[in-house]
Amino acid sequence: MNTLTERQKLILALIIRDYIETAQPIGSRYLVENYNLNVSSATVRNDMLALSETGYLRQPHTSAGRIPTEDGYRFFVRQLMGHTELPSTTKRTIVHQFYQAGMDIDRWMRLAASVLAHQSQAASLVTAPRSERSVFKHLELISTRGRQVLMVLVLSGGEVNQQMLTLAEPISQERLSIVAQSFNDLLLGLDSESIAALSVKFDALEQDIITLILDDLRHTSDMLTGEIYHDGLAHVLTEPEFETADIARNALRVFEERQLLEDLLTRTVLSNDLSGVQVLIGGEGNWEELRDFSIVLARYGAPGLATGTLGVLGPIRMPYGRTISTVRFVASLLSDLVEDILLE
Amino acid sequence: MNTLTERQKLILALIIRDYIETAQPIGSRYLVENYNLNVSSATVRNDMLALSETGYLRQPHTSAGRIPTEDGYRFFVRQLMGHTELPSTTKRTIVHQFYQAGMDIDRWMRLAASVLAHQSQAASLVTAPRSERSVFKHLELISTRGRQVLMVLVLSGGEVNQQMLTLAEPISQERLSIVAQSFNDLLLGLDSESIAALSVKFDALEQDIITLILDDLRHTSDMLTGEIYHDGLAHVLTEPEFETADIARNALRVFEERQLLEDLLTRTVLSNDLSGVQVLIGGEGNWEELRDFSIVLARYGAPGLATGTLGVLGPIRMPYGRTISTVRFVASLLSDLVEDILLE
DNA sequence: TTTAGCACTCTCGTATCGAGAGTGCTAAAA
DNA sequence: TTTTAGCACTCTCGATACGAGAGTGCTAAA
Repeated sequence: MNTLTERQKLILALIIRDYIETAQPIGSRYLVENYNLNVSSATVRNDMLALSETGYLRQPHTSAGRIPTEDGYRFFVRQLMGHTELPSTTKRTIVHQFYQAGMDIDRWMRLAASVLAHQSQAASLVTAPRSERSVFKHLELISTRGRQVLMVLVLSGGEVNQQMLTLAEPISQERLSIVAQSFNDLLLGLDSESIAALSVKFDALEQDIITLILDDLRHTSDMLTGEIYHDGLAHVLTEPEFETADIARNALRVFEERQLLEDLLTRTVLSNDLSGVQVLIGGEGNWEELRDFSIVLARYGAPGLATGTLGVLGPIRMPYGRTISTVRFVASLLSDLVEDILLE
Repeated sequence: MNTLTERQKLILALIIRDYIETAQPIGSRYLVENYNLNVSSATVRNDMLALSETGYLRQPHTSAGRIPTEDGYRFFVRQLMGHTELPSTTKRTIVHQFYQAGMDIDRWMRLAASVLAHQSQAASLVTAPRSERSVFKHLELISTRGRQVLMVLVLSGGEVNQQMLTLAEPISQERLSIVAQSFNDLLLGLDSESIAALSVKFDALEQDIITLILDDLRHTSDMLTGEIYHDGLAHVLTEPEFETADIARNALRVFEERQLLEDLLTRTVLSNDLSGVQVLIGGEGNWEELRDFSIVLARYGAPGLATGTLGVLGPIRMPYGRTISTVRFVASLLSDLVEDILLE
């Protein structure tokens, strides 16, 4: 009953594609004149009516053309769109840029954000790769000044955390090094649970350090830490749907609400590990703040070792084909780079 | 000849203050009705004419009220405004927030950005403190995987840089530690020049490491590295002068052009070390990109040891009094915190 | 099932108009 | 010399009206 004829699917696809480009409601006459549908506008109108009844199209007002609903976009992305690839010249350009950036992760992240923003003409988000399951690798204690000690903790995957620590009384660098060395021997390769389960007697200092280590190990595994790179915020303002200052402001707020971003980047992406690109249209009921936006997300990295997330945020009327293929390509490129750096 | 009477200064100040609040051109009648100037509107009109001739006021069109010119704002900020302080309850609240944030520099930075943005209702910028003159403190070499080695370099002031290093052939952690230790003995307390001047023979590995260390030392002293924290971008869109999408887009672009920000944060602030707050109105001829914005900047930290920069970007029609006092206060607060952490 | 034809609806750009606000100037008053 | 009252003039802004244009839904015929 609710199933669409082939022609209806075609019309839906055409309307969505055109609407994405023009941001104008699409009318029946326009369609028959621009594509050889071999039917009259009246027939198209009938199909459009049907598509409105299934909830894929709507009219901004009586006697305007049709525009897609959120459901329409979802149906389009999942069933109609098909697979698109970035042009291979574009791919080569991107690869070249990363090649030129050397081995600097910070620059990779910025470049990824820039490429995503530029290719999709929307705002982009990238987080650096971090270990999936953090394991102790190396500890350094370095006295900086007075009773302040800098604790540098290296986790598996080359992640480095640093923290300041104030001692009850000054301790020489020499003694600190000995303490660090004993921890290095004791804890190498252990994760937070194993460390917590250790039944060794510690003195006060050692106990403090252990607590910090545990904190770090746990934090890094379930929280997003470090900079969230972004680029292309300005693109957001060029879209006509963001002319209303209110909506545009919401978009910016999303980018500065760390909590929300963390939720988004961790929660969504965990559901669907490395298999592909996720598309979130209009918040999908779960994120009120994203009601007016669509997000295309992917995870990248070396599964089990270190992964990061990247994505693009734009209007619901987003060029999904291009955006998805860009996100997919950059994610796979970064995955290769990260694997290279990890596996030598 | 070009000097203003007291009444003209008063009128200029009143117009600027009111215009900052209302964003509406101010007329002569409005002024006499709202402030007891004890003169008629015609007199005020004469003074306004004089102020227009000196270039401090202008009319958006014939027969509208007056609005300040950029020069008007500059004169106001430098000569008319006087010193303002944040209310002491506000100060206490801010201090309390920092107190609750613990000793975490990352959180300080975010909090500073948030406080600045919130208090001034504009967009804020903060960079973490970094050493003025970098001195070698400690080196660690940690083998991660295969021929990849993580090099952790600690500089004076507790700054930590990390870098990946690919060896020609695998080397055991044990031997790496020995190499690191010898560097630690040799280089402690030296800056880049002293290290470059060393006349010790190094093998290939050691030479590579020295080069990286020098790079790091030099980079950290003349470049801005690391995250630039920001907050309150959304505020930018609430100002009526940013209704034009074009101008608002420029504002966002400023925040994503790292190069520009670095220029701004380093160049401007070096001219005037820690003495006070700098106000840049409408780009002051030097920054085309900032034509439509004003920036209030200050440097904070422990002079000679480690300093950072913070500031606020908003429309030229900015509440300078409040913004300047906020920037000044947060800068001095952060300075105290940084000194505490450095000097124990 | 498709099509032609037609009446109907709604938006959008343009033109017009009057109210309101503010100025600049002149001539008188202080 | 400075201040003031008065007045003509200019410009913006909101409201209103109106017609062109686009697109629809429906009916009846192919």
